[in-house]
Amino acid sequence: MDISSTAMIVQSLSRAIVEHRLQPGAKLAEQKLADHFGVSRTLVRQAFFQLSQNRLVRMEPSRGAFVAAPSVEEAKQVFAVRRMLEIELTKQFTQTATPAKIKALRAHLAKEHEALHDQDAASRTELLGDFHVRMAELTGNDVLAEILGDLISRCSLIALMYQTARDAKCSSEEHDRLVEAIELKNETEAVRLMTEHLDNVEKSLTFNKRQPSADISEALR
Amino acid sequence: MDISSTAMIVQSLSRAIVEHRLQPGAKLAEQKLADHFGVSRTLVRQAFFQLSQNRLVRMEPSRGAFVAAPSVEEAKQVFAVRRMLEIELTKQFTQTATPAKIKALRAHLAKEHEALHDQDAASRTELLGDFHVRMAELTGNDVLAEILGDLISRCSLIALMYQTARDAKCSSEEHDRLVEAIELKNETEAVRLMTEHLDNVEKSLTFNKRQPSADISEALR
DNA sequence: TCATCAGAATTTGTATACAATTTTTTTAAA
DNA sequence: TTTAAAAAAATTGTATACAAATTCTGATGA
Repeated sequence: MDISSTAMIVQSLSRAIVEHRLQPGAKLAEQKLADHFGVSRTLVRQAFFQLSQNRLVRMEPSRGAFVAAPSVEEAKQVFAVRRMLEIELTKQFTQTATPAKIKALRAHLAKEHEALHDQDAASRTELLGDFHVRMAELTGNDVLAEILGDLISRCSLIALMYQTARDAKCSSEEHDRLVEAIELKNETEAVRLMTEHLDNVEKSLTFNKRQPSADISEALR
Repeated sequence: MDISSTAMIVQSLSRAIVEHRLQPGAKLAEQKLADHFGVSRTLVRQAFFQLSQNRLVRMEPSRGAFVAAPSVEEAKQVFAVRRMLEIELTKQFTQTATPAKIKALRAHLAKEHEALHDQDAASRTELLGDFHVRMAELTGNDVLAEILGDLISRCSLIALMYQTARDAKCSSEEHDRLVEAIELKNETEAVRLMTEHLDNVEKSLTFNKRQPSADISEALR
């Protein structure tokens, strides 16, 4: 996999932002990041322009780039869009689910269960989000999967801190129940579960902040 | 409105692509564009990175940037996502429509009708897309409006040529009928009309290609 | 103590320089 | 003529240079 320098920086910053190693609102100084990645500011800047399009980074003219700090209002809107997409996605997935697709989803669930044991909160959060993207991919709509992935990143940014281990356990169990309903082709129940799940995810956000690292280099590892 | 150089280039290229003055798949040479805009390649490059995130431009390593050329499959997926969002949008708009909001939509329709008379195909197409974005804005969900705007741009790129004047007339009339159903709070009918409208828009694409200008400077005016 | 301003230091925005890669042209052979 | 290889030209990817703007610092005066 030949990944360009800029793409590598985009990915690294995305993860750091989504995993809250970089605080919402934090200044992203070009030279510091360039030094950290061992490249020139040119590439860091290009990454900023890409990330600003995802709304993970906000650029202020002459003042530089900052980790986005979405308002509560924006968060609600992001969730409203997720609901529109995912309720319909749940319906379609339930209607078109084959044993192979369900098996693929279950394989994902197994990974989730495993991640609940280790204490790596970052990979936990990532897997929980990936479940939703995976569903979209399995319906065969990559455009939907991509848009959903962006929205989920924004949701993670919105959460002020990693989900707690307990939240993660709940989320994962909700995924389990959803897949069961899908397997039984119970569309009504599947939609109900997905709606409830999104409600719970939304509720679990906006709470419990912890102090992220102030030092950028440390945050990026 | 203080718009940065890069943002200006992004906007200019977006319009040229969406309005088909630049052919899908066309090479976007950095120096040529830099000369055209009277800036250095640096800014053009930054614009490319932003546009590649919108899927309006595709970048190939070491080979440069090209106007995106979405496959039929991708086109279908974009429309599938639009349906998911817009059917729900129609429901919500119908339920929450106030006289003021309906008036705002009607004001937009008036602009559409006017544009049908002049022969400026570009502004016609733009207005027809804006109707959908306007609906989203009026429900108060800017995130939705923004995502929908991107999807509609991609749809326009997908169309091989401007809509014909007749297609535009049909679209506009469909908008008219939709607003009438909304005004009567007839949600079922509104959803039916929106679904049908999107079907028609999708069908009207992929037809009648005409030859866009080969010269980039001319295409950008 | 606090506010304000001038100057220094830092940081951003843009252009330019240069190496690496790709594309085109030329040349040579079958 | 067509194909292949080599050389030349053009283009991309990255770093650096420099002007313009912002932020920081410390002195001055209320």
